[in-house]
Amino acid sequence: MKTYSISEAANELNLTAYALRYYDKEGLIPFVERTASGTRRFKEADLDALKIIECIKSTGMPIKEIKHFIDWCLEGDATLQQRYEMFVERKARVEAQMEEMKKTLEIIEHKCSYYKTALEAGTEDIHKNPKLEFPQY
Amino acid sequence: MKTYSISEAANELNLTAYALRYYDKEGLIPFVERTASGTRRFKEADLDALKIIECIKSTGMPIKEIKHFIDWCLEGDATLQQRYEMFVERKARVEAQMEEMKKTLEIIEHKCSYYKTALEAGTEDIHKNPKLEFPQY
DNA sequence: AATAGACTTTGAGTTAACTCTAAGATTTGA
DNA sequence: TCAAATCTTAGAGTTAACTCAAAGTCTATT
Repeated sequence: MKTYSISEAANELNLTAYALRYYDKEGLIPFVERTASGTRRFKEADLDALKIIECIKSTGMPIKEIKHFIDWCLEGDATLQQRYEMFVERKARVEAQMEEMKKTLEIIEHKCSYYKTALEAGTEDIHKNPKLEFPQY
Repeated sequence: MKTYSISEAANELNLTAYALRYYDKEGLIPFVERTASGTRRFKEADLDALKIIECIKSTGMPIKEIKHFIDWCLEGDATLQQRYEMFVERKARVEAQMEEMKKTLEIIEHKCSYYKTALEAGTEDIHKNPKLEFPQY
């Protein structure tokens, strides 16, 4: 069965070896096994688990909270409810973030056309409302 | 013309007065005027500018880079090109983030149904592949 | 068998973005 | 008018998530 050294694993996951050791220190990857002399050996399943961790992290969950999830996983079926609720909550969070991002995109697009027009005119003045004494950026 | 004290402005923007002072220290809001004795008075236009700053910030741009944009604004029409390019770049960034978020959402949704099924069965074992010796979380 | 390179841990350093404290000045409301 | 609340600055403290350095051990290749 193929395994990966810490820097190979880091490479696969687009992380650094430092970051993986930090995750280990924080208790995110208790499942990663070691050789007799203490070197970490990452299995494919470990990389898959780390991909899930990265996914959860990208939703904005801090590492300390992700650790709770890992602890639940280690506790087994007794924590299925908590884990389910966590993902339901993450889903809501991501959906809200996407809504926010849509609004952000609209504003940014508006600014793109604002500056495109200004650039064509050679001056921002064409957008200036004489009633406003200050540029709106 | 209505103006706002720092804590009123903070309230309007869902920020803290500390954060606004920090923004000021970092040069993000050079346009905010002061009373003769030095108290900041925020105008409506200032709040609008801060909303744009928050919008740019939400795209992941660090405050030091946002300051460059503010500096360009102060320089006037000579920097229209840079500002245009910045927003075009921000647009691409947000679009990429939305794509990433879609993938994240799919994984999270998959986990939701994974745990829903497990919860109904009372055990995670129904998802276990006997070939895998480790849970995939 | 030797040596280069990768691994280990511990603990310190970094960075961003606030957040707060202290001490003092100003503003507001009874 | 006077106390309470709010404002000011300077600078220190906080937190998250790494990131690195040092000193030593292990592994892989000649």
